[in-house]
Amino acid sequence: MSLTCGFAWLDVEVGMMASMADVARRANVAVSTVSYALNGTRPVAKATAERIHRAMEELGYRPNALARGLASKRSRNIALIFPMLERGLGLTEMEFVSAAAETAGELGYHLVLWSTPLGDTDLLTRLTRQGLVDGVVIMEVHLDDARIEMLRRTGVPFCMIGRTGENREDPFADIDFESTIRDAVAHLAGLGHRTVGFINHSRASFDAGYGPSVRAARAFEEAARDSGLRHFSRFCDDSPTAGREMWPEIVAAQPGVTGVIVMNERAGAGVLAAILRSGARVPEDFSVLSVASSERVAEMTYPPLTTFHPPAAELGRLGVQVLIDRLEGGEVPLVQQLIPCRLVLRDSTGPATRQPGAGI
Amino acid sequence: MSLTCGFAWLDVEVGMMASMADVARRANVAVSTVSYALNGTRPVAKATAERIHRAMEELGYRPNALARGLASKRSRNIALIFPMLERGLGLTEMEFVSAAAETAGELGYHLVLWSTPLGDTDLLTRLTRQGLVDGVVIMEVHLDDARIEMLRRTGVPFCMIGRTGENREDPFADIDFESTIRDAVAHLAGLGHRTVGFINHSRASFDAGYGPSVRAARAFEEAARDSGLRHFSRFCDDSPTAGREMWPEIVAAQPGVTGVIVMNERAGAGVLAAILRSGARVPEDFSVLSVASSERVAEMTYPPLTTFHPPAAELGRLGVQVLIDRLEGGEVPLVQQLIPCRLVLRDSTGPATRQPGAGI
DNA sequence: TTGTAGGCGTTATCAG
DNA sequence: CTGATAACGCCTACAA
Repeated sequence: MSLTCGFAWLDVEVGMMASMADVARRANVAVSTVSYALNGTRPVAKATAERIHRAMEELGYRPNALARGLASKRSRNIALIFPMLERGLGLTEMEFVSAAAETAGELGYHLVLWSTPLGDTDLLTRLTRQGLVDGVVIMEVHLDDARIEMLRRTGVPFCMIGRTGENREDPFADIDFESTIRDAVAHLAGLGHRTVGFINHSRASFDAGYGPSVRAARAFEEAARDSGLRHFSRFCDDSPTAGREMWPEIVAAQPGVTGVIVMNERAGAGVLAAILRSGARVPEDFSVLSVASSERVAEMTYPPLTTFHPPAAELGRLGVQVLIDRLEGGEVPLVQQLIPCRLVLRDSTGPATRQPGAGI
Repeated sequence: MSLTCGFAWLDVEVGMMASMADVARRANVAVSTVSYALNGTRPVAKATAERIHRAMEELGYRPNALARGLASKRSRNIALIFPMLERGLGLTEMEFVSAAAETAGELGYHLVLWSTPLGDTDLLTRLTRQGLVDGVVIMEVHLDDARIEMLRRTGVPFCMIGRTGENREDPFADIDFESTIRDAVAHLAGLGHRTVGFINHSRASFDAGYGPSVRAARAFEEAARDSGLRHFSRFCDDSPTAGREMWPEIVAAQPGVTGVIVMNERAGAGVLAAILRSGARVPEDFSVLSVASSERVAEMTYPPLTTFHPPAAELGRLGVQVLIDRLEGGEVPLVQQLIPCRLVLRDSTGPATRQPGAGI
């Protein structure tokens, strides 16, 4: 008795994993019965179940994930396609990843990170064919994305964060850029701004068909026109320097400007710096409205940025949930969810007071 | 012929995974031979190998990761213990995670993210006992960390990012806070500052034995004393607000202060804001030196922060490499590497010019 | 140089 | 309600 106990204890401490066979032996039942008791796949007598569970306890038993996956053809792993960008990922993405990992855990799944270059379909194919994961959540989707095409063809279950140009039947969760940008324009218009600008990500990202760049650009043109505002748009590299260098050009070309919407966190900081350095004030002379930039960054600038902040955590959670629903439920409704960014008022926007054309 | 070809094509496209048996059949060899050819575990005739590889190509064969792991008892998965903090993770951590994921991929491993609350040893135990991963890289290590204790006991291979209080035999990669802080103090001293302060993370983090908080605090006291500087230290919550609120108290209590070292990204932004709002200038009146805060944030403040920036990517890469070395190499030397933060000069530090005690 | 066969720890299909 | 016993896809002695 005490000997057995000793062994069990040893097993637990040393991590010499106990198998189902061990549990079965100790509970005096067949392995299959242990399996059934574990998964509730088949009714098991109360007394038997009790014995089995006690044996598991005593042995510190945990089912082997690999064996389980091999036998059931369901690994309970999902992958997060984690784009390998030169420019690196931001805080928004970090929030997203955290939420995804947490959600996966809660639902009994493991999240594996596949760091892959954006265009590398081959690598992705090789990875998915290893049978390690049951499906994937894919980030940074482009309007015309070869990776999505490949996932569709090969029948790998997936959920997009973002979306392609034409989405027929594929599940996704994305920011509602249309409504967000409309709200942003309305915010400035409501403050009396008559000439507003839009500072986008780089031209390269737009040309590559990066969803946010393209959708926001279109949405801005439309919303500004509908509001009867004078307006202009600019592409800008994702760096403070680029933003700083662009500002003088903007004021020169658009003398009437009093407000800008910036969907480029890093460039936004540069714009802010350029304005202050020029001797102008924010928001008295110029309003700067940040879109889809992280809380943490927005509150660190001077002045703190009024911002439409992205639902990163919601997207992460949703993406994983939707994917797992598809993996488990046989026929689940198609989820294609758009979530708008939420306005957080800080100190970088205010009534338009600067006289158009007045010197700065 | 064309029929077979057709099937192969179909298999590849539809993802109906081909197994080793399929390859063996097509190449007219035994499964074991395929295995040997694949892993180079045993010499295989050139012609045979060729046939096998061709068959693999044609079938789009990829070895099944689960089966391989089950049979070999090596999953080629490693986990990243990804702390679930209320306050969330920052850009530095994001860089770290990216590098870890990338490195794992390069070395033929998968990185799985285990989002676990800091104290939850039980959860961690359950996870490691599933046999899904061969080892773990563990972040946010505390001086007295129950998780490490548990990993040691259960014999799970691991590598720490950070380190516990007394490290005998455990591999780690960590920031060299001692030398970094010494350099930081020297930087300010060299600029002529005679009274300097240190703004740490929260008292809670210090009391919890969070390595960076504790080591940096000690290092600062020592370095400042050795340099013959007047000095003081403060704990501060990780938020701009906390930093902003703390500043007036500091100036009141330490009238001679001309420079502060801030190891708290978010509080640092608040301090900067408070100084500017008070009408003082940075760096003319006060120098603000940021330690271990991310590039991306430092360049976005106004003025851009001079900073000792953390080797996040190196740590991520190193942590994974060291772990995998241990998993593969039988007897590898113990790696316990400290990497200092690197000084990046920006605009927030300069010569001490303010007259001590002069009004601001 | 190659083939045969047992085993890795589950699940799931048979019977009882 | 429960027990045997094939798979699952691969690795690795042991034989030939």
